[in-house]
Amino acid sequence: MTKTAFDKIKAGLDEAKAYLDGSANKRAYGIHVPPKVNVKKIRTRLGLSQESFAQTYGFALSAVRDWEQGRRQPERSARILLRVVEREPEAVKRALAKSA
Amino acid sequence: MTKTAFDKIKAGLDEAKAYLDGSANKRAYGIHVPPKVNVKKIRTRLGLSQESFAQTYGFALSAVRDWEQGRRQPERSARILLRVVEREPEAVKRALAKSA
DNA sequence: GATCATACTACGGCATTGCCGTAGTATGAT
DNA sequence: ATCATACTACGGCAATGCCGTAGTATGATC
Repeated sequence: MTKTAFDKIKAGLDEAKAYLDGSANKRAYGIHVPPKVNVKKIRTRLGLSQESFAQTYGFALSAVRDWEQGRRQPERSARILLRVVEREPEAVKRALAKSA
Repeated sequence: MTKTAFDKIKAGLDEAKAYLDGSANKRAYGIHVPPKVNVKKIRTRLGLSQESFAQTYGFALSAVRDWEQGRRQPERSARILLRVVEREPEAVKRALAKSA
């Protein structure tokens, strides 16, 4: 119970802080989630093997395989991430870097 | 057949280009995929409602709900993406922006 | 105090994917 | 010919994705 209370207070503070930072973004349209993604294309453009690609961006190797072989379709979150990897690969690396 | 041939050639060229660009990254360790992610925390820090959060970064609203309610655990790709959203939110927005 | 909108919780439910493992093939190097 | 690397192929279960509906909490407006 105290936990929930703290959580609420904390969330409130965080939210307030965010608003004060001016990062409260209302209109959020114009976003595009690709229904299809050419994983192999993205990977080869980066010059990486399936294994390196998986290792570098955190994917499970098995998933990369399934995607490239057309056995499975990357789901929404994966498609978004793949898009980010394609367009902002360095940002992804930074975000996943262990020590800042 | 011609198609595969072209694909191979193209892949080869892409790969070569990548190498020439110096983006051929061998050692790919030091990457960290968080086993747990506090979605609510990430979202509130950004000052967004569940709906805005979903809309802004491309998530399905239902997924965000399930994650925050502890009903489902975001899977690997989702966890990675959430991490990127947390640390490089602007990069994600850029990557998903429709026109350029 | 009643009403209304917004935001979140809660959950049923099926199809689909995640992810692990194993085995086979292609290719370039030694 | 042998060996290592890289990719294809697939069995298989547990788990999530995602859709929909309904109920609750809260602040605003009158």
